[in-house]
Amino acid sequence: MVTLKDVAKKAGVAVSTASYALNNNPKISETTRNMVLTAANELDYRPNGTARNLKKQKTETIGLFLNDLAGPYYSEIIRGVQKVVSDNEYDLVVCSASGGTDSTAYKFLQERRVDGAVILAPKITDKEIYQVARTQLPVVVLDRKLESDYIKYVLIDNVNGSYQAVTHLINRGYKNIGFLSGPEESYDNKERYEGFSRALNDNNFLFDENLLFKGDFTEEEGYKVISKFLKNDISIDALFAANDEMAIGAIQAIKENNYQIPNDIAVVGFDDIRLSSYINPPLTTVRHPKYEMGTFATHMIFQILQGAATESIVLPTQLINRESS
Amino acid sequence: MVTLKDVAKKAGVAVSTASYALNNNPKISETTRNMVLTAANELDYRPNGTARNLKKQKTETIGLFLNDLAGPYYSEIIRGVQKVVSDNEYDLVVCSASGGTDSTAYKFLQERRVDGAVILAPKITDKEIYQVARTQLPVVVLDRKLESDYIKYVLIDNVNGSYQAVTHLINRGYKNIGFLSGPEESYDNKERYEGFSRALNDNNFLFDENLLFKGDFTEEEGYKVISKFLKNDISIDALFAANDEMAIGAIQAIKENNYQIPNDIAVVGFDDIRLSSYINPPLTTVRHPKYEMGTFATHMIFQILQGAATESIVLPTQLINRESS
DNA sequence: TTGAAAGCGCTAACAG
DNA sequence: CTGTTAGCGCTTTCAA
Repeated sequence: MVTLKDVAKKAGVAVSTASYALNNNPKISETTRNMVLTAANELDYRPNGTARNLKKQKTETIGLFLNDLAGPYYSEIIRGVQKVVSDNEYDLVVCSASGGTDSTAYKFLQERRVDGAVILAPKITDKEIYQVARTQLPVVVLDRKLESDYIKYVLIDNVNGSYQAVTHLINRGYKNIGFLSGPEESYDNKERYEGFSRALNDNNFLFDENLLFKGDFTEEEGYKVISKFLKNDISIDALFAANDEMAIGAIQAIKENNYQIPNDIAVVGFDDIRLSSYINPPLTTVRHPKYEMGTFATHMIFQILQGAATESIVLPTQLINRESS
Repeated sequence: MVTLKDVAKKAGVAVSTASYALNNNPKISETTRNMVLTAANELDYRPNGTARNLKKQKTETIGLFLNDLAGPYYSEIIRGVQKVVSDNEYDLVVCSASGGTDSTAYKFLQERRVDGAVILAPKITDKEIYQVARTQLPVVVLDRKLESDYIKYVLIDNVNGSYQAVTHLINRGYKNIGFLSGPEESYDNKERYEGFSRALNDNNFLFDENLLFKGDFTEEEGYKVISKFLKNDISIDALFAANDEMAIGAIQAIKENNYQIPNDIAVVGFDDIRLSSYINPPLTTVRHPKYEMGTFATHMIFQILQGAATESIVLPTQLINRESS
């Protein structure tokens, strides 16, 4: 491995001079700089990032931590984060939090391999986040309501979003509205259920516990749960799913049982993922500003990094009316 | 920041002892180890990954470099890479290559912030890859045919895949088959065009240059190009798109012009992305083993890392018959 | 079984 | 403008 020392030797200067020259420090003369540059070129010198990071005590990279790297849901958020990170001339690495305590996410957070973290990974515990933040690492969470000096959140108005969705169903005359739930621990799921309940309450509907379907945010589970239900029973005329993936699974199940959407059963989802507008029938759903979640969150990281004040925020949602309801 | 030195001082031992203790080195006595562990706990000590990496001259992380982090196309590949990386108890970071020479990708590669690289990012030049490989960093490319001691490739049989797709169209009686092309520089696109041409040739069709439509692998462009074409002309009865995204855009355009798919115009794509089976009509396309691309590529990285022999490979494709043809 | 010390590759005072 | 040098936090050889 060719190091700065080698370059310096070849150029006949001190390492410090070589370092300055390569970093375009103005105190190095044009001639010296050229000598160094030439030497570096000839040796095909590559600075060692690890060494630089250690010395400078920063990495100039922001980490984005996701439960599952492959989730299509994240696309827009990633795009938003990416944008702001590059605007600040930092680097972005995306890491997975799958694998629990010895996941890449934990390592990168604990070992300070990033200067800031955007977290959308329920697998990372609140405790861990608090601990990391105590080492003065700026963190913005997108999947829970957590706050401290170094922790801010960017959330969407889940409650209001589902409140609107359910109110919409009620206004259209649907009477027996089921709730297709995500994992019970999920913050988003809880909030969406909350909005659902409130809408029912405010309209003097009472909720039949039998119409609470337990899913896990996946299409498969949505399909399975609703298929099973429709085998015996068809006491619902509408279904509100806590996310689009499950809604899509449910639609599949409903169609296979030869019910019409939305005539027999209406379906509304949450998230407005790309697929939702392509399926048949196109899915009514609650849209939220994913890209902006990414940009806001990352902005906040840099604010904290610069010691400026920042406020956590909750972003609005919007009901997108399509043909499934 | 609390360092190993602090822990050692608190525990009343030397740094080396503290280091051994924390790394479970058996030559440290139970009692000493406990003292160190307690001290570390009380101080909430976090080892510094950067320092360790520098010392050990390795990072135990593999980098996956993509043109665009947000592309839904990559999901399965990422999953495959992830799997093998964790099986080897390494970490995975995904980086973007957008932004050219000063992208995160370039930095991470050049500065050895990863121990190996899986590349699916046409924006990274061949030259760069060769240079990086000369520093003995194992690289596996998924988007071009490059090879050397430290470079291997995992590709799919693009030529054969599109040959089959086009032959299928011909067998079904379609006569005027258009080609909706991706960017001309794209390796995949070139190969897919090659397969297209061969299939025409082998069936004694001659290709009308007017039926070559230039897209860029995006849905929007596929939509635009085909919309424009259909305004004046309808001299095609089938369209082979170099990827599914463009095929989906084309389908949109065809439907908007009130042509029937596949009766008036058949459409075949390439990739078998998730959306393809959901759209209307479901898209006939060429499937390739994305997950396996990821696992094979990553396996190869570890092979090289261990000094074992590896061979580049080309994976087979499969025609998926749906209702668009 | 433990400790002292060298050094990974780099940056940045400081001195000249 | 350039060189000397300390040291970032850690691992590991060598000596005790």
